[in-house]
Amino acid sequence: MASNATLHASRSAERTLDLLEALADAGPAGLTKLARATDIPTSTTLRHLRVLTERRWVERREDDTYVLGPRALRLAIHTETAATWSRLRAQSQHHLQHLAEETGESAYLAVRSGDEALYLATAEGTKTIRHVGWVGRAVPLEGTAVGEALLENEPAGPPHRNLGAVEIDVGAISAAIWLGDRVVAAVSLLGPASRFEPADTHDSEGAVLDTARSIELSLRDSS
Amino acid sequence: MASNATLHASRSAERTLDLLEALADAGPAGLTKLARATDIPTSTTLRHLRVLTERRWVERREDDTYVLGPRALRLAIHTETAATWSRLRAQSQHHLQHLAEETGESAYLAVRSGDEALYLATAEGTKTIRHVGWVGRAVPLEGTAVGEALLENEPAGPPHRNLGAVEIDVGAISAAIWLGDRVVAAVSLLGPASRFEPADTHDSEGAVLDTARSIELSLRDSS
DNA sequence: GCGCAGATTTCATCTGGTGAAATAGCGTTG
DNA sequence: CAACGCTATTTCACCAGATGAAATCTGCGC
Repeated sequence: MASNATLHASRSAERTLDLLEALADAGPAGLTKLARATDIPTSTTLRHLRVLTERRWVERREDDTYVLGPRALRLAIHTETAATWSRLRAQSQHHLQHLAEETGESAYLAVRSGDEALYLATAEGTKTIRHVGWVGRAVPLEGTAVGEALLENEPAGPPHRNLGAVEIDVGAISAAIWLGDRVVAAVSLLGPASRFEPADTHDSEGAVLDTARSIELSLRDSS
Repeated sequence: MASNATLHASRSAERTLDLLEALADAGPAGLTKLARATDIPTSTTLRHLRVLTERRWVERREDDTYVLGPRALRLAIHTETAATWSRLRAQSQHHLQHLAEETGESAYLAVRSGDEALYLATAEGTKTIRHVGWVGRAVPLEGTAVGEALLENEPAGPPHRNLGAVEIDVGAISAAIWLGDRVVAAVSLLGPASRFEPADTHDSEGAVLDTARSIELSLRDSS
């Protein structure tokens, strides 16, 4: 965003997209925060947010923060991947729920999208300090636990672990979901790094693997 | 879209949104078709689509048609889980699933948003001819089955029905979900009008009511 | 009261979006 | 194979419309 060599094809349009992306990646935020995040003057930011609000792409809450609105929901149709993804999400939801309840940490489902891992669904953990809000967010494949899981080329390996790869203080345990001879998705357990020290996570690792196996079975049955 | 008296706050930005909306509502399309649909000159349309493509909000296929791309889906997915309604959605999802399986028709959850009813979540029916794609869509409260359900002021009434109110050929059965003394949402069963004649839908009406009751219980327990 | 941190309005400036027209490519028809 | 129709693409002179610095307003804490 900062310095772009690419010639501007359409400034206001790009900035509008910047704002939507900022909201999707960083969650709800107020005017100035958004302005800073996107590097757009506040007055201009306000004008754009007004348009987005009017069209219901974002909503303005009581406390003057902006959230993505109903119109953004409609983007989830008319794509081949959309259908596949929603099937995946539906099938895995309650396995994630189970994993979250068992471990207390937030459980995610991720798929590969280009050269990134994209978090598709979640069941939030039960502890008061827990991981939230990464659904719809993409992280690199290299150097992350999810990434390693998605890039696996042998089934039945151990789970993948990582501490502080994407964001300092975030720990992860991840396992691949195989269907036929390909990895179709990955389960990922996320929480504060302090609770993900190797010594403490033996049970969780088993639970993550079990969840991956269960989802594999669900998928196999339904296709 | 055609003639709008509302003062333009940002032409190119709005047109970019127009294009995304057109793609979301009408599915993949080529340059000229999109240009016509949005009432934008083709050269301008092309320029905008280039920006969107570069940013992976849309993708250009082999045959020169454009589809919504991964970035757009990410936004939708994020919105689905992060929005204000996430608890409601999570709680109702599997009741909707059940209703869809029992009746074969698509089951929706809707909430009131201003003076409209907004479809939030769905479980698709099992028949080949079924209702799809209304998640994120808003319909008027007046004269629709969902609308009547959301405007109810006495619990425990019969379900609401309608044929062809929003779109010709779409039939609906809808029941309110009460929490405390307020209607918080509504279940809506949608399908082809031909399958929604009063004579044939006795069972479905019961199923819709039951689903509404079940969701009420889930919500009550978890709050 | 004062100061601070946001949100909002204003408006002179000029950039960056606009779109008609011309060009190129492609399949089809006589 | 020339002529036609349809779609994608490029160009460029023009000026509507976006821009953002500065001023103002609003609410909150002290």
